[in-house]
Amino acid sequence: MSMQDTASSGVALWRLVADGIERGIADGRFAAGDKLPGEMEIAETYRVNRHTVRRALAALAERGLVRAERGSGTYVEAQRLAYPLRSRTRFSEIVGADGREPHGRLIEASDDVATRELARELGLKAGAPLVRIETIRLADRTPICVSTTWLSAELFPGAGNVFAATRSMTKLLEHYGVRDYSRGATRITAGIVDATDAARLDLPLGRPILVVDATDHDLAGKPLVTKHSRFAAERVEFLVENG
Amino acid sequence: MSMQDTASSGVALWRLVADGIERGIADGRFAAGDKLPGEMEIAETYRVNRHTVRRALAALAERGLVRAERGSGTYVEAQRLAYPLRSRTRFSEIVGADGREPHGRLIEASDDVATRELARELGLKAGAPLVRIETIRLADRTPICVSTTWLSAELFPGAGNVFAATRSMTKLLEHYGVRDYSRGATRITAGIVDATDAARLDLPLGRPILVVDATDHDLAGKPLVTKHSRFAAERVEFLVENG
DNA sequence: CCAAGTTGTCTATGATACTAGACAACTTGA
DNA sequence: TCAAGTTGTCTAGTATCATAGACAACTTGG
Repeated sequence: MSMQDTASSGVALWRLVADGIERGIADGRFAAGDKLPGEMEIAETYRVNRHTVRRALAALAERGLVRAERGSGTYVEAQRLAYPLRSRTRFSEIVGADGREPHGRLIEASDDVATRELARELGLKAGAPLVRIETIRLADRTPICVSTTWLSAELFPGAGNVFAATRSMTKLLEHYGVRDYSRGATRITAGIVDATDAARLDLPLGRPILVVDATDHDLAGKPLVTKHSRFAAERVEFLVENG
Repeated sequence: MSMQDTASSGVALWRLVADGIERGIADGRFAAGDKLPGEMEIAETYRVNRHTVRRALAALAERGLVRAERGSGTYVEAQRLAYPLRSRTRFSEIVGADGREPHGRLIEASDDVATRELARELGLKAGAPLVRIETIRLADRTPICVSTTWLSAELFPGAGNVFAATRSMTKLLEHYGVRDYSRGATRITAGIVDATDAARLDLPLGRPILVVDATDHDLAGKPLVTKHSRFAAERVEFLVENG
């Protein structure tokens, strides 16, 4: 045995232990401020060497989820942002409601051409010129999500510059005469963060992300913009209210 | 360097490559039936040894996502189950609409007591007696999700046995005189599968899961049952339609 | 048939993960 | 003060990960 879990999943043992503890923090088994079990006890419950536990705790400590106190124990400090999935809720409102300060930043804006997928979402032809806008959103100083937004370059000429100036998708659309719009079907799935997003989200490689795809339409149902967002799963919790 | 990514995330290199390719399959860069780039080419794009790529492909092949053909290439075969998040859609309908055959199984039913969290969800007092029902759902023979369901043992005496007999939560509630009910707010987040769920979902350790928490209420708004479900992220895609 | 390109299999080597044991440094409570 | 329990830091040894190179087996297109 020694290294790796029995199935050899490609995930280091210490990582599994770290994930297990993090899960415990996320679902409330260990509340903020709580003292974790001793390293020896954790080692026994996971059937693992104490050094492996220490490595797991070190990883969690580096991310600020726990804090070790010599001679005393290891303590929890963490919590997730509640993120309602509604048609007209703004990121800034959600973060503000959590008592934290929202920030947004433009990473990059560039020209692009529509793939078959994008063309279908936006009601265009494959190969149609698009503007691609890459943004990141933060709560206090913690990155929450990165988004890639596509718009038709013909319907919204110079959209990249307008967004850079206004820093708001709503204002950008207003600039082109779109008064009101609503969100269509939203698709949610999960995956593992890639290297680029990991760097932007300040997330270690291999962490889970929530992937959200959505297209906004005007009141006549015509597609305006389509978005592909990646959320740091450990920092948010989506709330869906359906009726 | 040699092993591990620069940040040493606890995830093996071959696993990162495998995830990268899987991501490509999931988001449509590689469609079902497509031929993947050659092992050498993949090795170059990921800056990795060909043997590492081979290991990644072997892992994907074992999960049935790709199929290698000697002398020719490696080909894709995969797709996700589209899973609408609505108030009254049954799992069996969703799976049936996908042209696959739904199955459900009772893993375990046992007595439990309410934690503070569960009590709050169900409108009970902490320590109140509960029935805990553990179930698994499959499409064809592929496990899609495992769910833990809690009900008040006082409001629904013998619920475990009733469920074992009916195999349906709707029928169980009918048995106790509940004619209609609706789903309240649904909370979605993501995480990494633990050992127990991994075995049940036939999923390698370290894979991402979608975690869904929801409470069903009767028409008067009184909480009936609360559920904690874990979906194999690579096998589903949630669809949220909000308006 | 042949050449180019593909996957399959072997050997070998260095770096890293995990285990194991021992002891130091520190905190807490009796 | 002292004992028990905690985290911090060493030393090793074994298994696995990752790289490197070479060649076999097979498919495809000219």
